[in-house]
This record gives sequence, structure tokens and C-alpha cells, in this order.
Amino acid sequence: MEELATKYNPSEVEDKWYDYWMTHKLFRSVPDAREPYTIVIPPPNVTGVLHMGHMLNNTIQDILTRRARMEGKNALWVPGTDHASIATEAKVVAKLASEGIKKSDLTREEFLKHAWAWTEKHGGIILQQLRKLGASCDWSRTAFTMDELRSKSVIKVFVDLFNKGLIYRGVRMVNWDPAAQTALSDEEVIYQDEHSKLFYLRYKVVGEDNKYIIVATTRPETILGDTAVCVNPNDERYSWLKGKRVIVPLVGREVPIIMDEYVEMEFGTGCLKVTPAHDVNDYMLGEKYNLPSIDIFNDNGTISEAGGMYIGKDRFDVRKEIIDDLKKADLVEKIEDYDNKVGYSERTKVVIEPKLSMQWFLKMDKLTVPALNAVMDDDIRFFPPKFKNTYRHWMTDTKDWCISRQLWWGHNIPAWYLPEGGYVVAETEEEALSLAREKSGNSDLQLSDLRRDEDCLDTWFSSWLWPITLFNGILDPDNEELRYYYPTSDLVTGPDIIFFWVARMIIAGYEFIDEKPFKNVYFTGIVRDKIGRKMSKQLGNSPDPLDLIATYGADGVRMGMMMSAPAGNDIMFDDKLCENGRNFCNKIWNAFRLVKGWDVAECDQPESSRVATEWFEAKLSATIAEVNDLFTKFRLSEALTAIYKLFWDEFSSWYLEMIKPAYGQPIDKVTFESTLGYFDSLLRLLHPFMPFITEELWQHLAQRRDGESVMYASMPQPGDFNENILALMETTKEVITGVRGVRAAKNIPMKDMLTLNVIAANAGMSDSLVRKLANVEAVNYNATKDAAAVSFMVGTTEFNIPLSGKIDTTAEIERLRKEEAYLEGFLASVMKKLSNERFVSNAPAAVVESEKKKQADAESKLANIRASIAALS
RNA sequence: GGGCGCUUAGCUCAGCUGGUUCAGAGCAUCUGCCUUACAAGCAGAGGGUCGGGGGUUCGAAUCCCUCAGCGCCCACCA
Repeated sequence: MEELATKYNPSEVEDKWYDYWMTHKLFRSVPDAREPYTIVIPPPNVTGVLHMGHMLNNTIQDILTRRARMEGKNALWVPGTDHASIATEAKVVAKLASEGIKKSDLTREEFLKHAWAWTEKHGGIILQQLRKLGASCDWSRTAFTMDELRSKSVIKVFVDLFNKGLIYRGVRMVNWDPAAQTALSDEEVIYQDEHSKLFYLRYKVVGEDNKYIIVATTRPETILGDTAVCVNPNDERYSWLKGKRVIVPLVGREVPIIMDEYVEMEFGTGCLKVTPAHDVNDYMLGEKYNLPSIDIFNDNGTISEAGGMYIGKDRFDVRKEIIDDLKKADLVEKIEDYDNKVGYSERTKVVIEPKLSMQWFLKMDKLTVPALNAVMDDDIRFFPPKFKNTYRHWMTDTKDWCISRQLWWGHNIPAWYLPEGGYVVAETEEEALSLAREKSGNSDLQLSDLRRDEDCLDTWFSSWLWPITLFNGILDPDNEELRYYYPTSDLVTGPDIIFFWVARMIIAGYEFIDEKPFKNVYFTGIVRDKIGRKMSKQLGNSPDPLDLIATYGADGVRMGMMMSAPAGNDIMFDDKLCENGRNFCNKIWNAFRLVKGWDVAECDQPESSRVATEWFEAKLSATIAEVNDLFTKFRLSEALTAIYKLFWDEFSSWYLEMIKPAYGQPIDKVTFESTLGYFDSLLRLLHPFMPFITEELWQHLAQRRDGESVMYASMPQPGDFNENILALMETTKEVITGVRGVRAAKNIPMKDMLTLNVIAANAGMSDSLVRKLANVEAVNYNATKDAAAVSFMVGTTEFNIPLSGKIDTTAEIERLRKEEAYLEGFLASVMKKLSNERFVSNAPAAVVESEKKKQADAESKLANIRASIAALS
């Protein structure tokens, strides 16, 4: 066998095995007789780059997929990317701008050419990066939310919903993004607290001399669009205003006073200016009282012709200017500081403008019903379950979904407008034409007479179909793949897109397939930096995952992240975590070097090794059972921790030391074979978490045929094991630790042999292992106390180590006195409990028993200690 | 304004339906070791009245109430 380096070198190993897995198509899945296990990737933005959030999310998906595969399931993890309408279009617009090209100078076709070129250049980078992580996706199935199959599906779904009467078109107040110049859904608006100002403006009452009413507003520039002032009809202060009119300051427009209980009398002055075109509530009032609506903004947030003043200037500049002008005209009563919430575009980060516009909507009220029930009834399970609350909140009383976007990069809405008005919705131009001819009664109508809707669909209107369209479930609903893989097994995603995506996928599942899209949803936390800030490009606090992989190895990064990533809780990420992962890789590597370095001989198995193997076998089984249980609860970090401890503490620190032959000596064949078997089991257990190093070592462990992989080795299952051996070893370890403690305290080198006296007939430990690991030459039972010995206790048994000449009697007595005092206190508290009548009669028998045992143990220990003190004095 | 969650060792967190695997883990710290797999390591050690207060109970980190601080989600008070 070739010489192994003393340190594990991941970079040499990782690419080699990824290529091997790819060459042998080991990630490939097609339907067969096995039970399916399916995960669909939350598609990252096609032009995005890998960040720590992706790392965490995809590591978890890979762990689940790899584990399922080793459990004998037909595991499929489908990768793909999202066209990310707004984000991608914004990037393309910016790139074109840097070349001096304006989007408005291009035709739709020209623009899309640029967009596709951009997508092809940058698209898929992120998927390449995922390979570095070890992601075991079936790359042959890589999909894109805007590829042909997905596009056709989206259009078909739109037409279908339209024909069901669930999609409608109408003028509504929507969230307008002046940077992207498109409408957004409510979910794409993020509200932030702002310190702003409340401006109190004077509106002159018509027909009254020098009488003004004061209106409070945070947005003085919108007075350009005021068409009324509203007060509460119950507000006696203003009853005299009934039927009067006021003059909008500066603008000079005469507008009516209206009375509506919507107005809070306590807020501001109790007078509300009404701007139906630029505020959702004012819009409602406008509808109710038939007020004119003056849209004072252009789509880019500048003042429009309709504003009459400040035309072409930006809304925020105008806010400053108009206040100056109002002050000059003495129309400002006062200005107060005021904290309020301002809506920002999730994508472009600019302030949202409520705007009245013609949009397409999807009716939500009926659609949400089965989706809500599925989660509430645990037909779809959320991990952690606390997110059920959040989900229920949103799913009750959900507002209609604005699905149109004034963008070009996306699925073009399949609606065509007739020359004489009206429109038709169809999957293809041909169908549209025939519908249009029918509708208009004009059989000469040509396609060129029809005008295609300019808008495209919200990105989420394609991603909500993702688990279905990946198996072509819309276009061919009865196909074999859909029947086999759908519903998928687990979805792994962040709670931030529970409404954007998770909820809508569930809705789509029930609406289009009549079946849930997945059985379990595992919510990851947000990856933050070590001082708790969200990682972001702006802060520059996000490490580049590829740098981390280069430094610590993919396995190291995966392991470091997973050790501290409980479900649903944020992870405070620190590079240090990866260091632990790297160290663990090195530990595994070196344990392997040790084992593989031994010479094997046909000799008798020592007693110590016999006990050690029996014990480790039991320990292995117990841990596997524990890990299995943790996986069913999606407690991945705890499962990994359990395996980590099994490997590092139990296997490396204890077991290998127990069986390790003396230097230069061979190991017996029985022990060796057992050890290789354990190693194999450990590698299998670890594989889902750390795929590369386990594959590398599995290769060295045994000869394999080309194409074989630990990926397909079966996950070890727990066997029956003897609980007694576990208890025996716990005692043995405590005794060994006791002896080592004495060595450390007394500065006795490991090389020096010691004698161990047991002040009892039996200690419930393995003598042979104590001799070997504590370097004890003799274990004497039924020994008597010795003034020239240091003592320690394990359970109720006292041990002592004769150390003539090294005993500081005073210090030893003092130590024993402390111990005595502690035990006396402990005993007193136990006795107090036991003498409590109500405790003895109310507590379960087992608890009372255990208290009695505590009492007996404490008494016996106390007797021992007092005897020792007497012996030393 | 409503809802949810968090507060346990210096740091990051486990601790499930109250009771010897209840005060734990990893990291960090301290002490001694380059012992022949690993110093990215080994062997030892210290460290917390479980955010404050009250209650229920024989018994509370765990259940209830309350206060304080923090975080998240939802909501049209200009």
C-alpha cells in the first residue's frame, strides 16, 4: 500500500471523486421498483453566485439525498435555476446602460436577445459551484424556469386558471417599483421603520375669511394629487365644515370636504388629505365618494404633466422643494418628527409607490383552502413546526395575487387584444387568432391585427409549479415520472420564502395534481456573521464559499456548518467552524493511517481486545439507533454530533487505544477484521455529511470494482447489543480517567508503571483494559487503605494508588475533607426529601427508589472517606 | 397595533411529555505532554443560584403569570 500523508489533503481528493461519480452516472435516477426519494432544489437565480445561504441549504439537501440513497431508496435530487425576472432584467438593464444602451431604445426582441446572451454567459455558474460542494444532483435533469417545457406549462396553467375564472384583469392600486418600473406583489414589498417628518399643512376653507384647516401628512408632494379632505363625521371640531370646500395649498385646487369614519380623530389634526391615485386607503375613499383621481407620477417616480408643477422632477427632490415653497407661502403650520414604516422593493430597494394601474390578478380565496388544511392537519409536515403558525396567518384571508409584471424577461402573458377592444387568452397565437375571430365575428382578422399583452408573469408564477413541471406534470399529467416521483419527499428552504414559494407550491399541487407537492418541509435558518448580522454583499461580511472550500475542503465546510445549524434557527457563521470540520477530516484520516499501518498476524486475541470489540460493537449499534431516531426528526446537527463523538471519542480516543498493539508488534487477525468492519460502518454513517473523505477512505479500505461507491453502500443498522458491556466500559473508563488524573496531579509520567488497589472485592470493570490504558501493572482487589496512597472513587468503589514518598498528607486530608463536606450536604438534601411524607407517598416508586439508592451510596462513600481520613491522620 | 419565538459556562447552542444520562456539548481558557496515527494532536482541570420576580407542585432550566431585553412575521392609521 502506498504511503499516506500525515495530513488529509482535500483538494487532491475532491475533484477526483466528483469526476468518478459523474463518469459512472451515480447521481442518475430513473423510475424503478425501489421506493423513490425525491428532492427538488429551490432554484437559485440563474445569474446568481453561491453564497453561504446556498451552502447550508444545499448541504442539507445533499445529506438527505445521500442518506436516502444508502437506505436503498431510489434517490433523486433535481437541480435547476430560476429566471428571476426582476433581478435578471435589472442586471441586464444595468449592463446595457454601461454600454450606453437604453432599454427604451430596444425592441422587446432585441432586449431579450441581450438577456439570453447574459443568461448563457452567467447562467449555470452557480450550478458548477454546487459541484464543488459535492452536491449529488442528477445533472442530466437540470431545468430552468424559462426553458421550453417549463414555459409551455406556465402558459397552459395561466390559460387554465383564466378559463376557470380565477384570473382577472383590472385597474387596482398596486405596489409600483419606480426603478424596475413594474408592479410588485404585496410579498415583494419590505416595510422598514423610518424616522421621517409629519408636515402640518394649511388648507384654506372656501368662503370663510382667513379660516384654515390643518392637515397632517408624511408626503407633502402628493398634495398635487389631492382631490378631497376627509374628516370623521363624529368629530365635533369639524362639524362646521360639512358641505364646505377647501383649497389645496400651493396648487390652488378647490376640493370638497368629505366625512368618513375611516379617519382617526386622534391622529394628527383629525383631517386627512385624500389622494386617490397614490394611497391605498385614499383610493378606497375615492371609490366610495366618486372622487377624481389624479396620477401625478410618471412610471419612474418623477412628477407627471398631471401634477401641474415640478414636472419631470424626482419625487424626493420635490418633497424638499415643495416644503420650501409652502413655507414661503406660509402654508406650513408645523413640522414634527415622526416614525413610520416605508415600503421598499425587495429587489431594487427603492421606495414603493402605490399606483393605480391595470394588472392581472389571481383570485386566492378558494385556492388557499386545501393548502391550508394540508399543513394544519400535518399531511405536509413542517420542521420546526412553529412555522405552521406563520403559514396559517398568511393563508387565511390571502389577498389576490398580482401576477403581471411590466418586464420583458419572463413568461409573456398569453393575452391578445382585439382592434376594437376586448381580449382573448390562449396558449398559442393560432388559438388566440381563432378565438379572436370568434369573439369579434370577423373571420378576416389576422394575427397582425391583434396586439399581444406586453407584460410578463411574476417569477413565482413559474416557480410555484417547480415540483410539478420538473416531472412534466402540467403538459402530461399522467406520465410515469410524475406518478413515481411526485409527491416529492422533502423540501429544504428558508422561512423567508414561505409565502413566496412554499405556500404557493402547496396551492399549485392541490390545484393542478390534486396532491401535495412534498411530504416534509425543512426550514433552515439564516446564515449570519459571528456578530449576528445577516450576510450581505453590501456589508462584505459573507465569505466566498469557494474560498472556504479551497481552505478547509468541502467536507470540512459541510461538517463545520452542520455541527451548528439547528433547524429553523439562524446560524452564527464563523470560519472557525470550518476549522473544526477540517480537523475532523484530519482525525478520520489519521485514524485510518493507524489502522492501515498495522501488520496482521495469526495470533490469539488479547482479552483487552476481546472486551474492546464487544463493547464497540454495542456502542456502534446504540449510536446508530440514536442517529436513526434523530434523522426522523430532522435533527441533523445532533445526528452529526453523535457520529462525531462516536468517531472521535469512542472510536479514536478509546477503542483504538484499547486494541492498539505495542510498537512494532502485529495485531491479531480477529481484532483487525473487526476494526476494519467498524471503520467501514463509520465511513458509511459519515458519508452523507462528508462525502469526499469517506469515498477516498472507502477506496483504501477494501478493493472495489470500478463503478462501486460508498454512495451505494447500505446504511448500517443497529443490531441487538448487550447493555451490560456499555455499563462495564463506562466504569472502566472512569477508573482509567481516575488513574490518569492521579498521574496529572502528581506529575507521574505515563511511562511509570503503577499499582492499583481496589478497596472492594469487585469493581465492575475490565482489568485488562485498565492495565493497558492506565499503564497499571497490577490490580489488587480487597486491598486495605494505605496512608501512602492517593485515592479516588468511582461510584461507591474506592481505588488507591500507592505512591510512597509522593504523598502530601496534609493536602490529601484537605481534599478528602472537602469531599466529605460535599457528600454530607448531598446526603442531607437526599434525607430531607426522603423524610418528606408527601414526597414518599406522591412520587413514583422508581423515583423514591433512586433517592434511597442515593442515600445508600452517599452513606457508603462517606464511610469510605472517613476511614481514609482516619488512615492518613 | 396583533402574533410567534428567544434569553442556560467567556462564545455558539442542546436540554422532547416536570424526578441520576440535569445542570450538558463544542469552541475558547488554564496545566502537563512533539508518547511511534494525528500539535489540525494527546492527557488532565477550572467555569453557570438556567434573564428578574411571583405562582403551581412532594419536586421546576422544564408548566403558569408577570416584568425586562432581543429577534422574526403580519397589519391601510395619514
